[in-house]
Amino acid sequence: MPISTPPPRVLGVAVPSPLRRLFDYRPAGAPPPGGWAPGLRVRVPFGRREVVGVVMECRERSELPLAELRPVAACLDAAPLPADWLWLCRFTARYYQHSLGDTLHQAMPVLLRQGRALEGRTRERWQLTAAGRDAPPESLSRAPRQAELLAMLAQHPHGLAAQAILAQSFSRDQLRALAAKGLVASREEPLTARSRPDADQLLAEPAPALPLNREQATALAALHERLEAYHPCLLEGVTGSGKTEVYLQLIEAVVGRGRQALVLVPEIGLTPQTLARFRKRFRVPVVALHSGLTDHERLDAWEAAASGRAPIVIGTRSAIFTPLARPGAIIVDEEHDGSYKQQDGLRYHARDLAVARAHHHGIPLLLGSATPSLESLAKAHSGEWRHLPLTRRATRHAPARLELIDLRGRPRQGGLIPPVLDAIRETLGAGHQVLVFINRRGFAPTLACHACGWLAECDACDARMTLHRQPPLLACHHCDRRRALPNSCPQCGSIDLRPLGSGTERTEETLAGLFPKVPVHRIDRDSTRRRDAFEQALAEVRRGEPCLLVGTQMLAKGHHLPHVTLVVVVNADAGLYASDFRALEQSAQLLVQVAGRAGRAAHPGRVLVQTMHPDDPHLRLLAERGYAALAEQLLAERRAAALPPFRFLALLRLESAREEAAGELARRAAAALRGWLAERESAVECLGPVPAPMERRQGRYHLQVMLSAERRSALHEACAWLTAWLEAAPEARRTRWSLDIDPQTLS
DNA sequence: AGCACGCCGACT
DNA sequence: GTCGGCGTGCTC
Repeated sequence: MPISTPPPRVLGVAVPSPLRRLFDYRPAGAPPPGGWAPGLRVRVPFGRREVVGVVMECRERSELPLAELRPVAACLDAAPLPADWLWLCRFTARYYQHSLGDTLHQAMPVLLRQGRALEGRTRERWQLTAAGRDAPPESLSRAPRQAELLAMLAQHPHGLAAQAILAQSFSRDQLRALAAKGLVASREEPLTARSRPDADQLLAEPAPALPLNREQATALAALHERLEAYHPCLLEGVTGSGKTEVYLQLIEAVVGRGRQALVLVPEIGLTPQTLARFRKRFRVPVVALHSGLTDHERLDAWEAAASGRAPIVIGTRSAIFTPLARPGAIIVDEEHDGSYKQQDGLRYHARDLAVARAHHHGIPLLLGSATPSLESLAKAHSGEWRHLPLTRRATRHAPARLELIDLRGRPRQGGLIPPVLDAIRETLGAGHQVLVFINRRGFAPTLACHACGWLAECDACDARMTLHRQPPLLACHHCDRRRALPNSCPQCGSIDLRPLGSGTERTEETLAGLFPKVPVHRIDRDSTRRRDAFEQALAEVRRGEPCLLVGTQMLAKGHHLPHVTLVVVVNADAGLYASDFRALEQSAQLLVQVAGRAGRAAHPGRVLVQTMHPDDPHLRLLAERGYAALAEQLLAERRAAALPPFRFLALLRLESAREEAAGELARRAAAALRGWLAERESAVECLGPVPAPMERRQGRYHLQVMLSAERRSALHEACAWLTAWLEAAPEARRTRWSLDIDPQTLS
C-alpha cells in the first residue's frame, strides 16, 4: 500500500499570462493517483475566465489568507508532465526573463494547452482482412497505389499504424477505398510506453553507413570517447565535407545504447530530402516535427518522445522543447542559422537552449556548421568546446573561390554587368546551370520619379515600398501595406516613373529576355507561395538540363543543386556597412553558403560576387582566405569593441503608436536602471534610449535601451530588476515593451 | 494578455 | 434612447 500523505494546503500554479509570478490555489476535487505534485496540469479560475495552468509548487502557506484562495476546478493529468521538460521550461523562463506560465504554454502541444488528456490515447492500426489476404493481385489493376498499399500491408501481418502508412505517402482516401472494398480494416489500440514504434521505417532494409574519411573518423571517435557526459563539440565542415554522415553515425551509436537523439535543423532545412536521408538510415522511427502536422499528430509525436517510444526526433526551433525519456545526444545542424532565434514573444535561442539542455542531461552536444557563429567559434577556440574540423570535401574538389567583380561604372542589365552576363552565357553554352542570388524579392526595391526625385515610401514605416510586377503593385516589406501603381508622380505629376534597382522579378525578366532558349526559374517567397511549387521547381532543376535559377536566400540554404557550376551574387554590399554589429558575420555566412551551391558535381564551380567595394578589407579577406580567416578578424574586432561574444547584451525594445509615450517611458526606465546600477556599483552598462534602426514601423515608434555586461550573472540581475520596474510602472501599460536577451539583431 | 467596468459620441 | 470607442484596473 502506498503511504498516503495529506494533500498540501496550497498549490502554486503557473498560468498562461504575461505576469511573472505564480498564483496560489486550494487543491480540490479528486487528487491524481500519485497525489498533488509539480508538473500537473490543472484547470483553474483566473479572473473571469478559466485557464489551463501547471502546478509548480506544493506548499503549506500562501502570502494570502487561505480563505481567499480559489479552488482548482480540476486536475487534468494522472501524472506530472515530464520532468526534463519542466526543467527546461523553468530554465528558459528564468534565462529569458519571461513569464513561466507563458513559457510552459508555448512549449506545450496545442491540445495539452487546451486541456486535453494525455492518457488514454489510442492509435489507429490497419491490417488486411481475410478477404484482403485472398484478393487476387489483378483485382486492383486500375488502382495501382491501392494495390501497392495492399501489398505493403500484406508484409505486415500485425498491421501498420495509420501514421506509418501516411508517412509512406499513401493517402487516407486510398485506405478508405480499400476499406470500402472490405480488403482492409482498422482498429483503435491503446497507446502505452511499451507500444511498438509506429513501423514507418521498418519497411526497408536500412541504408548502410558510408565509409568515413580520416577527419570524419577522428570527429566520430572524439564523440564516442564521452557518450555519457556533457560534451559540447563544434563540427566545422565546409559544404560537402560530410557533416551529416557524422550526425548519422553518432545517432546510430546513441540509439544503439537505447537512448534518444534530438536533431535540430534550420527552418528551411526540414525538407522531404533531409527527412528521407535520416529515415533511410535507421531501423527505428524518425519522428519529424514540421509545420504540416495536425494538432493530433503533434501531440502524438510529443508523447512518443516523452515516453521514449521515439528514438530519433528531428525538428526546427521549437523542437528543442520536446521532452525525452532517455536523452542520449542533441545535434544542432547549421548552428549559426538565424532561424534558431525566435524573434517575438519568448525570444529564445534554440541552440543556446540545446547547450543548457545537454549540460543538464549530461549528454553530448554536436553543433555543426560550415560557417560557425562567432559565439561558437570563440567557445571552440577557448577550449570550452571541442573543435572538430572537417576541411576536406568528402569526394569532391576544393570549394569554389569567390571572385569579386567591380560593379562601379559598369552598365547593368537586371543588376548584372557585361562580363558576368558573358560568364552566364558561357556556362549555359557548356550545358550547365547557373544560380543568380539576389537578396531582394519583387521587381525593384522602389519606384522613383525621374523628374523630381520622389520615391515611393510607405506611410506607416520609414521604408521604401517595393515595386512588384506579378501582380503589379507597390508593397511594403515591413508591414502589410499595399498600394496601386501610380500613373504619374504624386508629387510633380510627371509620368516619368522608373523602377530603381533590381529584385528577383526584374532579374528573372532580364535573363529570360537575354537567354530565351533556357528556362528561368525564380525561387522566392512570392514564387513559391503555392505549396510544393518550390519542391517542383527543384525537382526540375535536379534533372540537370541547362537552366537559370534566380532566387533569394531560400535557394542558398542547404539544397543540393549538383548541376550548378556558376553562382552569381548580384550585390554583396548589403551587409558591409550596415549598423548592426552582426551584419558582416551574417552576410559572410550567407555568401559562403551561396558559394557552396556551385560545382558540387564533376565540374569545378565559379562564384562571381558583384560589389561596389571590391577593395573592402573584409570582403577581400573572405574571398582570398575564406570564412575562418574572416571570422578570426571579426572576433578580434568584437573583442576590441566590447561586443559579443566577449560581452553579453540585452536589449529592451519599446514601441508605441505615440512617439512621446514610448520615448518618455524609455527615458524613465533607463534613468531608473542607471540609478540602481550606480547605487550597486554594478559593472553593467546601459546605453540609450536610442531610436531603433527603422524608427517607425507599421505606424508605431520603436526605441531601445541596450544593456551590456562582462558577466552574465550581472546582466541577469539588472534585467530582472528592470522587468520588475516596468511591470510595476503604471506608465508602462500604454507602451508595449519586451526584453531580448542575447539579441541576434539590433533592429 | 484577456476581460470587465466605465464614461462619452453617432446610430437604429 | 443604446451600441461601441478605448482608458484603467485586476487576475491567487
